[in-house]
Amino acid sequence: MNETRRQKQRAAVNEEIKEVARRLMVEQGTAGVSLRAIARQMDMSAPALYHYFANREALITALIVDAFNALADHVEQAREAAGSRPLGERLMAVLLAYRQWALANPVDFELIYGNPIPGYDAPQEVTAPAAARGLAALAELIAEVGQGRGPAAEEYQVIPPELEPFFQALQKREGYDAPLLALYLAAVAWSRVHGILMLELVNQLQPLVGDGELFYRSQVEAMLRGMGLKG
Amino acid sequence: MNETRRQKQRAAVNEEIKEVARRLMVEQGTAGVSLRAIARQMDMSAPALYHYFANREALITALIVDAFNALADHVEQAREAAGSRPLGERLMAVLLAYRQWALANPVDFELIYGNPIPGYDAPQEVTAPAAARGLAALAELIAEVGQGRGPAAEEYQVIPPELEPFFQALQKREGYDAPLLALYLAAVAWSRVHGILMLELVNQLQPLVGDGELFYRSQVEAMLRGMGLKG
DNA sequence: TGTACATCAGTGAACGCGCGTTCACTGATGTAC
DNA sequence: TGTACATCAGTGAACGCGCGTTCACTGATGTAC
Repeated sequence: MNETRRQKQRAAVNEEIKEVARRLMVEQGTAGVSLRAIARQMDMSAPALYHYFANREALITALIVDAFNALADHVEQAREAAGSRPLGERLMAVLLAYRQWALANPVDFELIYGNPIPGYDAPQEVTAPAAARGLAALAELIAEVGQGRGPAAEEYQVIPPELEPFFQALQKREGYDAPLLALYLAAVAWSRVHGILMLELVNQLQPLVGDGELFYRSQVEAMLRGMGLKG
Repeated sequence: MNETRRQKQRAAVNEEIKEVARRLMVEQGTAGVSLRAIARQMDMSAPALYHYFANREALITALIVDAFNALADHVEQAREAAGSRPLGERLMAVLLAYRQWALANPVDFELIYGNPIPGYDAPQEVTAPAAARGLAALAELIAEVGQGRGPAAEEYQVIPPELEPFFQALQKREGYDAPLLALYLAAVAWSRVHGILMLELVNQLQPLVGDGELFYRSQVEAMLRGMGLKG
């Protein structure tokens, strides 16, 4: 009983540290994660943090894993909320959710998809599984793509032959049961929305196309229509 | 005469400072630009740097402007080297040059298109013109797109109506004489290659598609074919 | 239920470090007559 | 051509700051009998 109370307290403080770190990252940038600054914000001494994280690296790793998971959660939730609507709509919902999360949490997005933090090396064993989850919702949706597609533009009808071996390897490695073409289209879709998003996040897109959301939406729609998934 | 010697010396040191800064960024990340570290590398005292740059901000701004210009130079050079080959090939050359420069200079690329540096605010008046140059080569090529296109996929035949006002504004503001559709296609192409590139640079693409270059190439080819520019 | 003991969150002082920037200065380079 | 003067690149000392991490410690919380 009492033990539980201490554990709860511990978990709460652990969470608070990460929250404060995220808040500070918004102001200082991802490279600015500082144990002393966090402690100051929390009215604690800096050494106390070492009871929660082995060192600064460990904290950053935790933040990265959290970010990957939060993004994946958000995307999966959007997919579930789209329920049994037509595939095209569900894909749309998922891709919009990706953007929405990125804009709502730009610093976490930077943390996982932006510049590496100087002096920090992400331990792949810890990070990679969480990163893979980010693709899960998309990949699973895409498993349905094989069935019931409308007419697709030539660009999306076949996987480029030179890429086939890689997607075959991916399929085998991850145990996906989606058809190869579906995996390929997922990768294409992801890289495209990501490009728009990154440019928007660093304010390089707006001078060009004015409204980031409108451009994003129109690109996704055009792409899904091209892929024969929009009916 | 002698005056020239001093000026030359000055310009050389100025250049060296930036070179050392770039070299250090490779090791420390873009956020790690440090005047003291640069001075140390150069066997100078740190205060001496203040004869060349007003402060750290000014140095970073110079690095950013240089990076934009170097990228633009590289892309323009590729375009000129492609001479009078068919439009599709010239576009291919330009888009490949974009990737090539980014991979050869990942830190400079991060500097202009990655996370903002904490505590640094880019002065848009200085930065924007250089940034715009980056698009120049593409935009100019695209001015030719109107003529002699092959059959294009539906996705690329018209500019989405909701985006038209923005591209009209862009056309007017920048004084481009390319047709609206061409400007739109340029923006589309840019955002797409940028997405692939960013994922590749943070090593998130490779686990998915194995070979970044192959994927990039195949995507650009498919896109140009779709746009009816590949003949 | 009370008591002795173990656990462990949190503390303040200290270590050695790096940072941007200022200041008053020296001494070489360049200019004007 | 030589001399007096102005310019200005570069110096070392110092300012006040923040950082991650260690250490020996205190005192509250939880455990075992």
